[in-house]
Amino acid sequence: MGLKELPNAEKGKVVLRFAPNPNGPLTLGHARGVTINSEYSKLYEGKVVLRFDDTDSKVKPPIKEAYGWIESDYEWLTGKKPDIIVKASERMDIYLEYAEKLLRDDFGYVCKCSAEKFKKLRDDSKECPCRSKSPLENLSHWKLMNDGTFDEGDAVVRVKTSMDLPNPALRDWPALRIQHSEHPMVGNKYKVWPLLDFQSAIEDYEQGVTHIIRGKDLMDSTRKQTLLYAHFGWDYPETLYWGRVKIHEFGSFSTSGMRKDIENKKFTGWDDPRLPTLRALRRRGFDSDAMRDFWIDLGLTQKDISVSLQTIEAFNSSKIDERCERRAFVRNPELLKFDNSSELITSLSIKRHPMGQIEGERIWDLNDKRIYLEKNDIKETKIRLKDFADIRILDDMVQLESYERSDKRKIVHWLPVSMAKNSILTIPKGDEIIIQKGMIEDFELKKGDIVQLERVGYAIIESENNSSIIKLLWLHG
RNA sequence: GCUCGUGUAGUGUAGUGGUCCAUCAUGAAGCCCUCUCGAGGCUUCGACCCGGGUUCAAAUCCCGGCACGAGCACCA
Repeated sequence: MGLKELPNAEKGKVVLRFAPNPNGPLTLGHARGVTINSEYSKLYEGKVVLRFDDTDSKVKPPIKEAYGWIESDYEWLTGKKPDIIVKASERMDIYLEYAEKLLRDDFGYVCKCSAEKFKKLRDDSKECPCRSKSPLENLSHWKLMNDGTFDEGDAVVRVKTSMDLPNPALRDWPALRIQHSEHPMVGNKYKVWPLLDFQSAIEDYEQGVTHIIRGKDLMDSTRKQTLLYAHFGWDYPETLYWGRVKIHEFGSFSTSGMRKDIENKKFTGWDDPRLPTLRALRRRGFDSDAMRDFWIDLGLTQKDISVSLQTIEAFNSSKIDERCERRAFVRNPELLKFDNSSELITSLSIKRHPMGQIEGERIWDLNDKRIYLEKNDIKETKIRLKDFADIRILDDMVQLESYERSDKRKIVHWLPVSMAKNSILTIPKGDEIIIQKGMIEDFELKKGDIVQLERVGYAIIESENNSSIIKLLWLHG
């Protein structure tokens, strides 16, 4: 299907942006913004600005390391670096200058009302007393805000729109407020910080952004910013929206919530496999192309949607299957031995990939006549050992019946003892972690490789190449 | 309360007046193939929120409901 055309887009002249708060790494929710913006940029040979909206050091404080995390998450997902990277915190002088201009132009004022008091006035469409101050007076209060004389909460700068606007959200909206908390990038240099609506508006203009694609929860932002643009005589970028996304298995994505849970040791870190962060998904073996295909397939609509992880997994399987070698993984292994009447060949060779997408074979040594089978599979007495032979089960002994397939009996995976290595499969399930012990086929197990455990599903090898116990992390079925 | 947005199969999505007894993907069920419960192939299931109106003709336009969601933060 693909993405629809962007309105008023000229090839080579499109500038888009993706603006996360660096208060954690990117999540699955951010992936939509990254994908949509980068795909459009590719389509129109445009540019993407990665902008760190780090203007709040109090409610959602930035994490110093997160800037780097986000850059690498972005690069992983799109396969390239953003064209331009800016941090709001290093552009503060520009924002403050525009704020001052706002006051000089009498298009803004320093409001000393409490938030509650202003809310009441606004709901009644009444002007607050601060609104009638002269630019000169505002400028002198502005100075007091910036030099630290005014304390946090003492004053905000508002954009003078109109108190009669039908939409209460747009009435004299707040543009800057005082924060004395230390900022991880610039310390205590600034006392006054812009709010999103102001900072974002100015920066989009400064960067020459032509198209803004954002969540529809920001529709009122567009309206507020359009008012500001009109005052400055600028043209507002084309704006498109997406609706809210939920993934069944994860619920919503709250970076602050995850941060708290990690601090409380509920999760081991940002790459805990239970988390919907990009780094957790990448660690588990999700393919970035599959992830992109998924978001492109959803497209850009304003509908609130709730999709299943299964859909992403289907995209992922189709991307990774052809490069995943097969391995046997016997859960809850039972040791059985061929009886004396069974004459066995001494070695077996099995394809690395059933369709031959991967050249070569796995060689199994069969000199030891003991094998592992899954407890569940030996409930039946006549089964076929996959790629090997039909057998009959007699208590803890097995008897070779035929190498050729002689009937329609069930085909099961198995492992000769000589090829079996202890293994632990970690399966994230909701907030839980399930540990599944088993025997893994000891054949070229390379750290970081994703294998398909036959009849089980995909998993990634997490332990070093010669570990005595192989650690596997579950990807999906 | 005010403002805004969205409503097509279980889940997503295509479709902007006839070519739609509605597309594709995913899902479920079944079959074929394959020495995996994987991959591939095939079949089936399943939807235009409701009510009016305009029109020869409406998923598509208009009006009115209803449902869901969002904004009204000195968060982003």
